Amino acid sequence: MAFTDRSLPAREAILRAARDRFSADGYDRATVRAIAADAGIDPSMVMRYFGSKRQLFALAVDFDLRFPDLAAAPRDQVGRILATHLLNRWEDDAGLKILLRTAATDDDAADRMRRIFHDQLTPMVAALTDDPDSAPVRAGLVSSQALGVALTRYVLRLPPVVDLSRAELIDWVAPTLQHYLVGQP
Amino acid sequence: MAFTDRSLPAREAILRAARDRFSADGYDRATVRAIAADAGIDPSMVMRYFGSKRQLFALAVDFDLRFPDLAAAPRDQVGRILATHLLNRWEDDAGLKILLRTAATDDDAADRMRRIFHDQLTPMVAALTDDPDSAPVRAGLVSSQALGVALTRYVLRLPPVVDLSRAELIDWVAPTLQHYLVGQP
DNA sequence: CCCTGATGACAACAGCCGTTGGCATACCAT
DNA sequence: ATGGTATGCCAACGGCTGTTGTCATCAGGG
Repeated sequence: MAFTDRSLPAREAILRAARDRFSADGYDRATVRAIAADAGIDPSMVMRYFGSKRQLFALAVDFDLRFPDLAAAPRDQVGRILATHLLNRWEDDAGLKILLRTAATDDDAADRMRRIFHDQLTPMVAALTDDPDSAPVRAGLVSSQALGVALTRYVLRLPPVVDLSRAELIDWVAPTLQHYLVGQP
Repeated sequence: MAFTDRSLPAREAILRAARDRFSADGYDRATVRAIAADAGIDPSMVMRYFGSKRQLFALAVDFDLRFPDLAAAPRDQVGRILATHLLNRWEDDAGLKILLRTAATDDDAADRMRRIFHDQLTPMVAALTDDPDSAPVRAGLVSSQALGVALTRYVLRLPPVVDLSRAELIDWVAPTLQHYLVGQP
C-alpha cells in the first residue's frame, strides 16, 4: 500500500509531534499515544505510516552535522569557526537534542551518535592536521567538549551555562577546540 | 515497622543490584522486577525496604564529589589536579554514571545533577579565583568539559575517548580545565 | 457512475510495569 | 514455651504500553 498526497499533512504532523516529544521526553517516555494526540491523529495511523515506534524515531533523528570546510580557513581561527558552527547547528536542528537525550539510555541511539561523530568529524579533523594518526583522538576530544556543552546547556540546563550568551560561550570554548584540533597535549 | 540486622544482607543485595541495573539501563528500563531478580529477592521486598522505585533510586545515586582543596595547590597545577581527581572519582563511584545516564531524560535526576555541581563545584572555584563573580560561569564551563568526558568515555563510549589511557586523557584535558578555572576568555 | 484502494476512528489485544495485600515461616524477647 | 513481629513468597490489582484488526468513509481513475 502506497501513501498519497492526501495523507501528507498527517504524516508531517506526526513527524513534527514526534520530534517535539522525543526531544522533550526522550525515547522511552515519549509514547506513541502522546505523539498521536499532539498531532491530532489516531495512534494506529502512526503505525500505518511509520511501521513502528523505532522506525519513527529513526526518521525523527535523521540529520547531518554539515561541517564547514575548515581546511580552507585560517589555521588560528578553526576553533572559533567550529564552535560557532556547532552552536548554530545545535540550536536549529532538534534531531541533535533528541539523539543526545536518547543516546544516554538507548544503545541504538548511542551507536548512531558514535557513527555520526566518527564519519563526519574525524575526516574533517584529518584534513586539518599534518599528523593524520592523531585525527581520531582529536576528534574524540572535540566531541567530548562539544557534547559536554550541548549536554549542560540544552539537556541538563545548568544555569551558568544556559545564561551565557552565544558570544561569551564561543569566546570560552573556542580556545579549547583550537587546542584539541591543532594544538599539542 | 523497623528493620533488623537479619534483613541487612537482603537490603544490601538490592542496593547493589539497583546500582548495577540503573547504571547499565537507566532509570526507566531498570525495572524493579529485574533488580529484585538480580538480588535473588522478591519484588515486593524492594517496596517494603525502600518504599518505592524512586526512593530506591535516590539512595542508589547518593554520593559526593569530594573535591580536594585546590586553593592550597600550586596555581599552575589546579587543572591537572582537578582532571585527575574527577577521573578517579568517576571510575570508582557508580553513582555518577547512574545519575548521568538518567539525568538526560529524568528531571529529578537532572535537578540533582544541577545541585551537585552548583553546591560542590562553584564554592571550590570561588575560593580559587580573585574574581568571585566569575565563579559560577567558570564552574559551569568546568562542568561542561567534565561531563563531556564522562559522557563520551563512560556512557556513549566513543572509541577514541575510551582508548585513551588515563594519563593521555589527563594531559589533554588538564589545560582546558586550567583555562576555565583561572584563565581569561 | 462505479469500484478500487487509501484514510481515519474505535476498540481490543497481550505484555509489561509499579505497587499492594495476604499468608505462611522463622526469629527474638519475655 | 509463647506471643509478637520481621521476613519472604505468591498472587493479584489497575494502568499504561506498542501494536493489530475491523469497519465505515471518502477520493480518484476507468
